[in-house]
Amino acid sequence: MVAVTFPDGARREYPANTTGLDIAKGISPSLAKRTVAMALDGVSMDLADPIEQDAKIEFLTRDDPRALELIRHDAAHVMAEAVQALWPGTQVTIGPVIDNGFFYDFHRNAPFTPEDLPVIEKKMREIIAKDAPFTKEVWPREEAKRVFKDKGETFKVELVDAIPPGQDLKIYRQGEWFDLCRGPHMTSTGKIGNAFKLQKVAGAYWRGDSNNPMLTRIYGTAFAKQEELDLHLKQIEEAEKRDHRKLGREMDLFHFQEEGPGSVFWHPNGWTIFQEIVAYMRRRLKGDYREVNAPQLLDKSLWETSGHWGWFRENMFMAQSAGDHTEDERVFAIKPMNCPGHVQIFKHGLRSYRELPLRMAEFGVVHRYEPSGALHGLMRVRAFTQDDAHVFCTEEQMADECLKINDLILSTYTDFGFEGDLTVKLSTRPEKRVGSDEAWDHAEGIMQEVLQRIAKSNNRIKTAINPGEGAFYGPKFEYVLRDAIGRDWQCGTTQVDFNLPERFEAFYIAADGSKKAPVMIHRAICGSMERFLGILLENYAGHLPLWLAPVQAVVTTITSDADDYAREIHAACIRAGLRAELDVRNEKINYKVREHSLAKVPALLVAGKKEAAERTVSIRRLGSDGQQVMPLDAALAALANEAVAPDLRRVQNAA
RNA sequence: GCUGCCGUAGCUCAGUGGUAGAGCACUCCAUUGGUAAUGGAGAGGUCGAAAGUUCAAUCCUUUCCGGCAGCACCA
Repeated sequence: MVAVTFPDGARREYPANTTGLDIAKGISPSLAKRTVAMALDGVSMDLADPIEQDAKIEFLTRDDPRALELIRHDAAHVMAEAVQALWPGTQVTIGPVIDNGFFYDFHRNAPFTPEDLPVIEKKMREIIAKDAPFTKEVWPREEAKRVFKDKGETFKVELVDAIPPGQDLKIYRQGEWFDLCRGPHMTSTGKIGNAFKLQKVAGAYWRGDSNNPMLTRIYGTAFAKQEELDLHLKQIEEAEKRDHRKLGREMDLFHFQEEGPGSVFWHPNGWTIFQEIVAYMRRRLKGDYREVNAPQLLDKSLWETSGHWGWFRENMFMAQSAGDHTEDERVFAIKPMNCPGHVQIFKHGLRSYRELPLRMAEFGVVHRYEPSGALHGLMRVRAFTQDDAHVFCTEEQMADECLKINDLILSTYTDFGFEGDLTVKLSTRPEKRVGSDEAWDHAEGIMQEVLQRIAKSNNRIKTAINPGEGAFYGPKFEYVLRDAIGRDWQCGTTQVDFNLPERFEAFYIAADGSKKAPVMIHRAICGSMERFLGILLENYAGHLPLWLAPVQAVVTTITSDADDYAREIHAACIRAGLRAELDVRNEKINYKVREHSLAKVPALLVAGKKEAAERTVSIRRLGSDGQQVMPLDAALAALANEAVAPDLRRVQNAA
């Protein structure tokens, strides 16, 4: 006998191997009918699974949040059946549930096209309508291999081989069709419902390895209810609307063109935002950091010493004299990182322990040859500006420096309006690395301790470990912020480096007169300024806070009678330190409002005859329909106050 | 880099084996209007590049360049 505890706390005994379905039926046929799966002690299972030991049971309906995964997984199976029915000879591989849906990878000579998707969807609806039960069988390993081999499913044979010995090989059937799968599944295909959609086709490497053949992947999503699916599709649309590449065009911020793949042409508006961010960072560095600038082009030998030529070469640009008749054959690399340059500055002259920690910052432009397929607007470029810094310190100072950096990173994100969850991930030693295991043990140990202190210091912070994701020269923290629509972005990083100073034989004179290698901490807050700007744009959907907006106000007129007054307002805006433009074009006010609204100008200062007579201004704020008439002086004072950067406001408030 | 799709005016996109079209933007003219598109006229393109097939290529083929989605990568 097994004892089963129900959600209401009731406990009943059943003969061993009674199934969940038996129990549900025993309670009521309607319960059995609407139950799609069960959870035993919180673990989702097939409803038809026998209950082998005492457990808490829950019957999952379609509406249970835990059933969503099952709906999607079942949909993936049905999609695979549909595809094989439509295109016999297509091999199936794997089809897992992912964050917002599911996919299934197929092997087929001709890839799928988007036009195939509605056809597959139609077939899926037919299969779902048949409502065939999902049934599970456990097959002997050899039989499974033979069956799949006979069917020509060579990828499945590989999957069977990959299942650790001793584990059951489960086969799920739905009508005629079956698939190797670890389950669980719902009771029948009809439970999937019709709130699903196939979204896109894409290539994907077999087992995620770029050495393997490429399969065709079909992505889809499914929900319990049509309204949920509609909402989800709507959200995707919304996210597309705030695509920074689109906003960049609309707001006239930047552009890309063929001759400079992955390199940004910054327009005046975009560069204004960029410089505003840099100015903010500079203010935050004041007092602690010294800003430097290291060469863009350095001899290859320096990169050999640093290890980049060995480890990073694929991502580096090389440069030589372009002259036809030059005898100078020297090979230079365009810097992909600032650190070797900073070590040279550290090394110039004798350093004393008294100078440590020595914090060296640079808004350095680095170039990296990123794979063409990785390029993506401002988010992934080949030339970008890092808000980079290197802290040279003693080992004893290291933990404190990491914490100090942590404070700077957190407050910076808050100032830029990222107030949601933050994750700090510790990335540990990668396979390709320099330095001894002892050095790595040591560095990771310290980082681990710091991570715990960071976690305790602030309840916004979640922590995680990324095994094997560290830099080739040392472990690192990665700071991941969450934007307004819930997407995570890795921006800041703190990396501990015991290697580079040693490679360059950098040292300082310690208190006892001996030479010691400093510890080097690499640190970035925004990471890439270009990317950070892109993230900001998407976070705010282009509606930047006033202090970041490239054009903070446009002064415009109802009729040309007010032109002179508008000029006066504009001049007053400039005096008040606002980035303001004047628009006295002979256009209707509707037209001008529309145009500046589309350009995401935060404040529109409108002057007509009435305003000119009363020395007021009609203010229309981006995103609101109405307007407010205010005395000019008061309006400008309010705007100027709003435009104060958050860090400067802190200073003001403290005074 | 890989797979698929795409590349026509500044932007968004039609279109055809016989060297091109719309809307918006731009220029000019008229219009002086109260908060998301005033009307008219004009100008604007080696149809991504090169080679090939063809009497003829923007259209078909190949290669290259660039973009998009996903995968891989993000040291």
